[in-house]
Amino acid sequence: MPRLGMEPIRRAALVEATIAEIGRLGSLDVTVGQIAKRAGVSAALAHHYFGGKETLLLAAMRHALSAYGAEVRARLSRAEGHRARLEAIVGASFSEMNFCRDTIATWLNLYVLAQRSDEAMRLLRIYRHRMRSNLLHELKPLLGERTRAETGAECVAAMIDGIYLHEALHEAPPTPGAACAQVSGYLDLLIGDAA
Amino acid sequence: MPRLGMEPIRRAALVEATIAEIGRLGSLDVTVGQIAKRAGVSAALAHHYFGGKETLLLAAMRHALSAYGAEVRARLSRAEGHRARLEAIVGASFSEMNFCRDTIATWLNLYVLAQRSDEAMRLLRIYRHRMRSNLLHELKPLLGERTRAETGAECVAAMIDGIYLHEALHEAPPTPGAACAQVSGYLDLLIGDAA
DNA sequence: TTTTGTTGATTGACGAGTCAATTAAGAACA
DNA sequence: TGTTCTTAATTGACTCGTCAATCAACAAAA
Repeated sequence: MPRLGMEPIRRAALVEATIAEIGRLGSLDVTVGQIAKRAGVSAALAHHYFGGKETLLLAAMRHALSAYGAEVRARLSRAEGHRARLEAIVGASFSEMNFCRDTIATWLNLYVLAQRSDEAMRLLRIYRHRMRSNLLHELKPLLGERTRAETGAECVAAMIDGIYLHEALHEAPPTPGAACAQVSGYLDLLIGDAA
Repeated sequence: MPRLGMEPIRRAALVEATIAEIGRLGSLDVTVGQIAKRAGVSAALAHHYFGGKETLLLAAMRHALSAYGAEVRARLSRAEGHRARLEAIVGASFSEMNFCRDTIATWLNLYVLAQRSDEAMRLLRIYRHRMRSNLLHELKPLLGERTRAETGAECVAAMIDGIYLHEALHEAPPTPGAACAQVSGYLDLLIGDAA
């Protein structure tokens, strides 16, 4: 039943199926067969479009990263004032979407993959750079001093990652609200201190 | 060449070989064969002593956790004063040992494994509990207020994990000194604020 | 000779990637 | 309108390799 123009549809389906399978197993030990089955196509088709498993995995990670990026942008566009924009970034990082099983698994495995895949490391670097740059942009006016803002951005970014890790790997369900509050408290210290 | 009393020696060798292999590959896709070869025994022996791959992997993680715990205790025993003891905990977390390839890989894969293995999650919980408890013990006298100290411990722990992640997954070699300094800066804010 | 340590050989299962073949959508054309 | 050609879409079957786990057997102490 070859309808034309299926390529983008299949690619998207396969990428989503990949993320779902990573979430189901919690690791990258997913088989192309399982992914393809979930996407409703044959394993051969996955190879046809992506060339190999590695490419497919990376495409899935890129997709997750880009979804997160979109969330950040959406929230930023709705926020007024430096402090509110900082909270927007934090809020996006602890959004419901980010705490769903699939997303958590994707992130954790991106870390693991970054150890051996240059492309995964590149993705991670891009994510971090954007995060740092977003934070810095709002912190600079609030903190005045340049180096202070840079260190601050670095530390806020680290705290976000750390808290995310903590909330994501917990028997109890994650509490995005508490996570935001903790970062907020740190921001208070950071900013209040400069005033 | 069966000498007696080999069991503990073999177990240790296998555990160390497991960590080394995890470090080499960066993931848990290590084969029992590779591990056994590195330990200088047959794959069958690994099964003989550990029963299966999963158990061996978990033993390796437990070993890494316990090495870290020993480092913390060693540094704590040499530190005088609350602040110095806090720095000791931080220093142990960013020790050279913790930034070697093998250790990084073991940690990252513990996170991944914790998603699906109750035992891995248990290990993680133990590590976190000890960290939080250690931090709290020193922060309480410095911060006075109880809830303040608890939140503080939580946040310092998160920042340590976040910075570790950042330093560990970086093209450039890690800079433990900078990592310590960042946490130290946060401690200054936290403590200075209470005075 | 019983226990402890040890292995080679084997098995059974599974998975990535390849390939030749099939289907049908649309284009060109008479 | 019907015919033929081209090409995207798609798959089943196959190859080749790998790996965890098992087992039967052997070596050396005690």
